[in-house]
Amino acid sequence: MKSLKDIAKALDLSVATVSKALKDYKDVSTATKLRVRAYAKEVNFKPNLHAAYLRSQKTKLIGLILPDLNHYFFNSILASIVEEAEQNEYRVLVFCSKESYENEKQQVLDLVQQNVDGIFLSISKSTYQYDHLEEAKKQKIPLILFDRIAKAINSFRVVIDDKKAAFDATSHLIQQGCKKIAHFRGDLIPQMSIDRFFGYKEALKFHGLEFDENLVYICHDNEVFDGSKHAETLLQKHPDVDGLFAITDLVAIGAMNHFIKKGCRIPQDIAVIGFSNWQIASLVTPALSSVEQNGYQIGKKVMSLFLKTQIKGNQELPFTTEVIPSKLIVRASSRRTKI
Amino acid sequence: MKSLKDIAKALDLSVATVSKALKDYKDVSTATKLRVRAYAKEVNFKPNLHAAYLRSQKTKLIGLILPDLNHYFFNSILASIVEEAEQNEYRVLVFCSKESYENEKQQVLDLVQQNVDGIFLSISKSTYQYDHLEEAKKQKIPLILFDRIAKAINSFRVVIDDKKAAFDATSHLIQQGCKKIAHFRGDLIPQMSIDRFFGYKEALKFHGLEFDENLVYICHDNEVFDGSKHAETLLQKHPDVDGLFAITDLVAIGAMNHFIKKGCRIPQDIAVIGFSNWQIASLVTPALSSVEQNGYQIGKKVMSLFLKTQIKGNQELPFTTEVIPSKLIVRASSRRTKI
DNA sequence: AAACAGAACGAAAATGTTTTCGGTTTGTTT
DNA sequence: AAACAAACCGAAAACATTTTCGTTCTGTTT
Repeated sequence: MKSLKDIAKALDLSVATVSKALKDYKDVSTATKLRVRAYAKEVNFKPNLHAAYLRSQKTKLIGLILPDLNHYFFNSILASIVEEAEQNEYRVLVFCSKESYENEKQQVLDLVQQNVDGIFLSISKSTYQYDHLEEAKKQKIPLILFDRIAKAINSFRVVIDDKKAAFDATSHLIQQGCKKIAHFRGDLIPQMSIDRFFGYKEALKFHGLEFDENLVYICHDNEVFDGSKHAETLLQKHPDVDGLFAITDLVAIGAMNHFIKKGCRIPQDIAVIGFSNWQIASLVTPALSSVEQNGYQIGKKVMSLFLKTQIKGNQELPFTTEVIPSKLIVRASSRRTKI
Repeated sequence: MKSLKDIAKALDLSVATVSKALKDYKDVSTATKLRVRAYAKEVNFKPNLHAAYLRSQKTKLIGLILPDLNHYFFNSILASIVEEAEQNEYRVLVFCSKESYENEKQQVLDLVQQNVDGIFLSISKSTYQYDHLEEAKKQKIPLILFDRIAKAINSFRVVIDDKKAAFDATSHLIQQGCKKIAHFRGDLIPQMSIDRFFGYKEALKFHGLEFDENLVYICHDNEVFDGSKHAETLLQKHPDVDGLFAITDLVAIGAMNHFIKKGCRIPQDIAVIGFSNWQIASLVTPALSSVEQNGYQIGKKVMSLFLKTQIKGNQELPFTTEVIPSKLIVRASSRRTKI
């Protein structure tokens, strides 16, 4: 654990000169620069970040807050951010709000207090106010929201176009010949849940099908049992349903399991499509059609946006909203042989 | 971004007194303690970790290095460590070695240089030497290895008993009536791969079945296609195989897919069991039997071990190896009706 | 009244780095 | 030879905190 002082002593130089030699200041002779660098390499010197921060106010730390860490989509975002950060010599502090506003608030305030260079956040389901985000903005810490954004907060945003993706998914079912399409939607609050619902409605309208609110069911956890539970009710009340657009792959799988148990053929009797294209989608039987949400690309975009805020110095960057394209992945659960 | 100085100025006290009031020193009057704490709470003061470290040499940071971030098991460990850390006022720096020794080495050395209070590591598949770990030990940074440990390195360890778990899984197949059980094993290097292989062999021996190395196939990535690829060869060469113990759930699923395609009935013709009990195991058809590896418990144990090293002060704690029990989860892929 | 004890607080050093500013040396120009 | 510029280096302050060691009071004991 060598310090600049140690190097200075060993080479009979001042701490200042050593520091400047390593940072390639021009008021240090080439000779001493070489001498210093050689020695620094020899003892594997790396500057102490904590001390450096104190002086430069740059922590080289990024705070990442995710709502859930047992979640394929968020994990892929995490993976890409960690990877990108490392390549740019940033380090990532990871937090999990566990879908709780209180946790999220504490974590944001904590990160602000720790002077991280940037905060990357996907807001929790239960976040209904944004004072903590205002605080981060007040402290001039770049705030980048992704996927679960807050429309009321002006910040950098990286999202997918949930409405369009839902529109495409529903349209696909219609093109496969579905006439009576149910939707298992998400909870009322999160924006993506609303957007996907609207995309579903618009697709029906666009293709001249009537919207029937009795075909819409609300999932509270977006888990497998939500799907199977609603599938049961749906089949009882509307045995002639022939298509389902579910808010997540897990919900879709839960529903498929119930349909199959009841003897429905997928996709001939009911065509099903999910959302997110988890790894699992390609492994269930029948393979589940889904909308790909590319977490890897989202993470990359978040990071590149952040890096832009860093190089520009004080010159404030205008907020932007980046839309990552999503893609329909058609598999057996919705691919009907020619109608 | 309040500092001690700000509080001191506001309350007309010295920085020293404020610091001591917050840390409950006994040479501060109760009155001022209350005054300071009330104000600190009001402005949401939290000490700057970087500055605090400089003086106390405690960073309150934990470095966590995982081989893979798109992996259900490691993600559950990550989730529990992040959660436990937060409860104990530690923060987690997350790195991903991507199964590369070079990455892992750089990351460990980096963490050492950053003076993290502890390093939690599951070593990469390609790690064949341990000089970086020795370095961490030399710097007296507690090193806790989990799941993928290095037998050559003396350190704290948290593992599951892979050999016993594999023994149990194989025994279960035998009890279900399997006579000719194949094993799709992992790569040659990682310890867990070896341990599971040995568990398989011992179970055969214990139950009086002959070990046949022609029934063992090596997977290099432990992914779905490993399973389907080997399943194809296996069926061609040994059409009378009636059981398979696969090193991971994904490998097992890949194999099942191929078996089903070829018209084999599972579990009647071939009983299959995987390893790790990913979420996916319960959702495929037929549902996959597996060995539960409780990542959540592993993470908790890692953290509690670490906390012990922190409270004891300088008094060196003896290295221990904690074994987390694993559990057999029997599902349709191996549950045969009475033989 | 002198001496002392104890309570409450502050000054200051230390941690490792960055960066400004000033100083010394060397060489170049009038 | 005087003046000046350029090249090179170091002193020191600053960042926020912790902790040791004094200092100043009050009140109590001889």
